[in-house]
Amino acid sequence: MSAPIEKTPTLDDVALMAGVSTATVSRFINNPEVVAKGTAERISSAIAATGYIPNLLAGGLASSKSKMVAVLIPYLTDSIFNDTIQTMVEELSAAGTTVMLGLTGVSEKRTEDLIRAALSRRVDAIIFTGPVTPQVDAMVRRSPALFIQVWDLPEDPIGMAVGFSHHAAGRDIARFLMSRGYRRPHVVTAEGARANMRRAGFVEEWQSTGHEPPSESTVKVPSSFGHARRIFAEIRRLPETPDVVVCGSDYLAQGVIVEALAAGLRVPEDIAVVGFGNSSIAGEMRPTITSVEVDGARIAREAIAAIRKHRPHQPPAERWVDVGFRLVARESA
Amino acid sequence: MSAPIEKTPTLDDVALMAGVSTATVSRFINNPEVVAKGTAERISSAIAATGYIPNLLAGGLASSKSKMVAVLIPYLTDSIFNDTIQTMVEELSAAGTTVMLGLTGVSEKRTEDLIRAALSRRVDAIIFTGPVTPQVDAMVRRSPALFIQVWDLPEDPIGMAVGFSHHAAGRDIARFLMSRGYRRPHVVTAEGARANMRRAGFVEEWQSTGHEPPSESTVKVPSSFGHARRIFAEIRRLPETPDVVVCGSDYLAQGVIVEALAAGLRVPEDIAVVGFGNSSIAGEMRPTITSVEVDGARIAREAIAAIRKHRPHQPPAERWVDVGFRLVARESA
DNA sequence: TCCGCAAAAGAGAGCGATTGCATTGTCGGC
DNA sequence: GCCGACAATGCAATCGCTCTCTTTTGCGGA
Repeated sequence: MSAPIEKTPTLDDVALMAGVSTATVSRFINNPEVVAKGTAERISSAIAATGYIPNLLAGGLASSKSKMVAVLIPYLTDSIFNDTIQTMVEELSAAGTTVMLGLTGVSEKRTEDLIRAALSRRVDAIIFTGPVTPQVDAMVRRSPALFIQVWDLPEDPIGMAVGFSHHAAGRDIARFLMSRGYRRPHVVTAEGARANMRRAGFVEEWQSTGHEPPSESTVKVPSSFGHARRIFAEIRRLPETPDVVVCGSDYLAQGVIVEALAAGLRVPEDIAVVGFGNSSIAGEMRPTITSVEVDGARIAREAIAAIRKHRPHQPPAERWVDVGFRLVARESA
Repeated sequence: MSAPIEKTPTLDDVALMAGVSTATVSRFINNPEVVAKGTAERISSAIAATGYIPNLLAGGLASSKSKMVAVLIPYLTDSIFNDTIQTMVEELSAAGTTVMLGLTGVSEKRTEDLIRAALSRRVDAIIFTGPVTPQVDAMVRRSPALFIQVWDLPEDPIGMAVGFSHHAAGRDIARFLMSRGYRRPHVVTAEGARANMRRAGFVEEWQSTGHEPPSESTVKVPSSFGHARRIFAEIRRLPETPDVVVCGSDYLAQGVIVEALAAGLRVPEDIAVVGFGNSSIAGEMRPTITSVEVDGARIAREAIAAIRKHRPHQPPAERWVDVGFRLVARESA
């Protein structure tokens, strides 16, 4: 004699027990103030008694809003998007919106599959970081969901963009290093459009002032701690040792510092290091890491605000939100 | 004259265009081999022509399986669960299952809200790390979803557990340090049940062999790099400086090493350090970090395998999967 | 030529909510 | 005492699919 499988209670069960119609229960759940006080209490105790949990699949189908947003990033570990994701998930969950997480890696196929999956779930918005393929473009344009590209400001965003100019960031790093008198930078660039824009900004500015072009290395994304050994080895093999290393993330910068110190060099005296992202470690490392602060949490909040305002199939109120960036000079450069 | 809002195509549209019934299209999508070759082709081009994207809200409602699993962890940054999440998201997405991410922090309320949200979406499974409150217990038991507690092996899991014995891990660390001749360990413990079990395992073993109890510090979760300064300062203030610091994560261990080196100490000669989790940085730090390897990816895969086998409302085939752990001796201790 | 069977396709009843519209109840003003 | 206004609630169609049960089709064997 096994216990009978008790089916999960539905709106009907609650309505029956409270002696009202399902419509009223539905109203109570979505808009409590429109039902009379006494009714509200009966419903609310019926919900407690039955242990009712609304079925958002059904609700979403009927109302054609899913209260769900997709967040698509390349990686989770050593990712400069971490603050953005953390804030995003926290604030959305608090507001009753579910976050669907997708990791695109660097694969276009995976990206497309994830977008399709998101659209299948009829998400209210898609937060995206990465290159937009024509297929993605096509799928996204016909959907009512708001498409938000973050951490970048493309010229012609599909929906809206919340980010900053990577080109300008690269340029400002170059200016900063010049102002500090550095002469031979080494630039480490990860694959990917954003990293390349920073690189371009840096190199253009650097050369425009008559300097020799910097030496360069590349790494696979993400720019993580683990790449530091190889990068540092490459640097040491250079005919002329650079006096500053420009990294694509604070994690990589941290790694380079560790390697330099282990090799007996002083940072920044013998070799300086610049990071990117102003991750929590930047201010805690010894030496503390000079970095470019990007307000990842604000990116998240701006995106969320836009989602709140958004009406299906409508273009967003503003197409670009520039959150800027700020160079934080610390000990490492 | 604004363009008319084209409503997104439905199964009916596809069926009409392909000249078949919606049932057949549905079959084609979920089980392509049961429809005749020619029909399949007509349907498939109708799908392409209309740009049809299935509505999983409707599908899930009808079939009462959502193809969605919830993953609930405390934090994203410096988290020892990162490998588990990464693997989980990658493999599930590849199999067409969506991952809903929730960050519980250390708040019971948030945890409960997230569980409720997950159940609202009728997820097929919930991957959970953290303490189970009575409320959570009650909600989860009545639901058809599989509840999987990971990174731990509770005595009486609600659904199933995939993890290892933290008590044994603490014990083994103690044995290892004794075998290496260390005499005065300092233990840094984070809040939380798992960290405390490791601590207990360590302290019991340590004292059972006649040693003095170790000195201790505590940190807020997560055990991150940023806590290192304070911890190291505390250590230096101790009447007797410890000869080894036992940390709750590799990130914290890394931080302690950085602090020690900055203070002019040698690691491990003057002070040794042990981490936990064998994160990617452990093998890359200078010195490399002695740590406890836990196969986070395997935890993910075991959990996924269980989800595949699971039938709603049925108890899981096995209640515990012990993935074990392995102490990896490196340079730092 | 006809029958039996398996394979393929269709019909239609749900799944559990939301929501526009209709109905009922209450109350104040005249 | 009646009417209009408004608040509270109910009715029932609808959302887009799945899936069981039937019906149709195609084909080989007698």
